[in-house]
Amino acid sequence: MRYWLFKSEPSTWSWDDQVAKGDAGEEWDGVRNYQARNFMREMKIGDQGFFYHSQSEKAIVGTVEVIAEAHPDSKTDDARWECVDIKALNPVKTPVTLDQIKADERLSDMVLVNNSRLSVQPVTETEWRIICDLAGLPG
DNA sequence: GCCAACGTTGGC
DNA sequence: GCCAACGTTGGC
Repeated sequence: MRYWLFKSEPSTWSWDDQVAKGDAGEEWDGVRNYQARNFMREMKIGDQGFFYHSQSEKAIVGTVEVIAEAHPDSKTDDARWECVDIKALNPVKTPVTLDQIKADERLSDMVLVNNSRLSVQPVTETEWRIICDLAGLPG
């Protein structure tokens, strides 16, 4: 199993929106970037990810699980763009902020730190465990 | 609200 | 196939 990070502007699609979809989950649509799309193509059902709020909040606020592998993005006719479906798994006890992540040298190689614009990113197992710990999650 | 960074587009 | 122009993202 692999780990990922999904970034969203809370004003567009927030953690609460994701939670409201329950176990049915929702397409992670709207990705128009090849790198991000390619990562989604690598995802398998059961992979887990962090849900990150960009913009005003800049913090990891929950975890999600991949429930459908890459398929065409229903929001566009452009066959290039695909997406996976994800469902909310656990809310964090404590949001893990970008500042915290930047301040932790164990996390200095995270894509979030080094390529902040990439909206879908891989997370290593080590990073996953560290952040789960910071977030108060069993991980 | 600004601006830097970056990715995509389109003209050549 | 290159590269300038442009648009978007996201941190500050």
